[in-house]
Amino acid sequence: MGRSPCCDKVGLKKGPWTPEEDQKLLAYIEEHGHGSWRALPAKAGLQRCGKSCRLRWTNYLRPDIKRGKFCVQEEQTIIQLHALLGNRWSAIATHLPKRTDNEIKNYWNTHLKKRLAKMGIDPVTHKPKTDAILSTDGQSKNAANLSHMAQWESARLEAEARLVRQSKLRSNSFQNDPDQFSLLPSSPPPNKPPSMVPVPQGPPRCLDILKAWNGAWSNSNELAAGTSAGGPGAGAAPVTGLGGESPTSTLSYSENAPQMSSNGIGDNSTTLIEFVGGNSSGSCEGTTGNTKEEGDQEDWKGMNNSVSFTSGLQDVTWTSADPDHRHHDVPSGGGNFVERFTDLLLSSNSGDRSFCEGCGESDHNGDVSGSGGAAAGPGSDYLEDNKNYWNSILNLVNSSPSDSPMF
DNA sequence: AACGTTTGCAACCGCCAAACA
DNA sequence: TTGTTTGGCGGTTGCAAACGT
Repeated sequence: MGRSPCCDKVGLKKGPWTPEEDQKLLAYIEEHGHGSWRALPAKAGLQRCGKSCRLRWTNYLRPDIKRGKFCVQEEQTIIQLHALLGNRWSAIATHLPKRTDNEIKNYWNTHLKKRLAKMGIDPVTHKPKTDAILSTDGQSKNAANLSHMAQWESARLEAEARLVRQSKLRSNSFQNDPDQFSLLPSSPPPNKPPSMVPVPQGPPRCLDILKAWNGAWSNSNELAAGTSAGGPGAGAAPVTGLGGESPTSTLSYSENAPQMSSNGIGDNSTTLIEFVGGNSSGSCEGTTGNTKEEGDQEDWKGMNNSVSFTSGLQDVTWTSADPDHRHHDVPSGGGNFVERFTDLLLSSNSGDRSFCEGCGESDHNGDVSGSGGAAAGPGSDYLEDNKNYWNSILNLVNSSPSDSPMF
């Protein structure tokens, strides 16, 4: 049966909190911890339901909350993480420790989503919405788009693997260091990791992009010898066999590629995602079928990723393999990634930017206004910007340290 | 100045999954 | 094993402030 509403009792107050209520809640939690939220209101003398108290505490009263405008760097992080994780605000919030998921969600909905849309980027998929005007060849367009999706999917899977691993790691560290909870006397027990979407265990997932790829081509082409290519990949859609059928580009995963999200990172191996125009081949092998689990988190530190992208329209290889630049808050990468991304981000927006006291970022607005943004530029600019956009997302993954709260 | 519209944000709602009895 | 409780999450709403006409 379904549960009864938590606020079914009559007489419970709803709506905005008064300063007096805030004071009561704050005083009670500081003294006793929140304990059972359901029981808290009565003990604290509040005519509120426990759920309302919890929300008020976590979203507003908690002492470790940073309020005010988001700085550019925070915006970047949100966008990048959203590209990787979607609307998993709590997971995103773990990467912005002083921001609440609710605040991030609001900021996304009111600011960032619109800004991306302005840039011609679908805020849901983080894919360009204006491909149609850039290519007269629909298949070419699709291939390029799928290439982006492949990068995205790879990065996302990697991030999720890290996410789970880190949550477990944190769980262990919390057990060893319960003082971390001193602010919240009765916070969730140390052995309770942050709530995160679990990454499926067992056979690694096949890249969704490969399924999409299959779907895109299976209508017109008979897939040859593809049914067994997935190996232990749990129903992985085979890609092998597409060879030569794509007019412009292909997915070509080295055997290391699937390991990026599942195995084999630890030996400083280079993970390679390669998109080679002209010939289609690919695999979605699950390799050993082992999802990386706890105990090998150190593996990520030595990860050395190289992403090659080659298509009919683009031919570039970029690498983010500098382990010395894996700072917690500052995504790094080849060249001045932050500036490039920021320029890209801001070029479509003339809105207010804020100085970030926390990270010391000055206003990045510069003189980029009026450029019309990435989507408005000529095709080559558009592609370059789009490439940078995805590059930045990949860099975020690559640059996030293993001790990041996110990864 | 008055009115209508848009924006930003706090709070609520319903669902889900883990914990518990 | 099953049903219930609880906490957490993401989506949505309501309202006040800001803005435009």
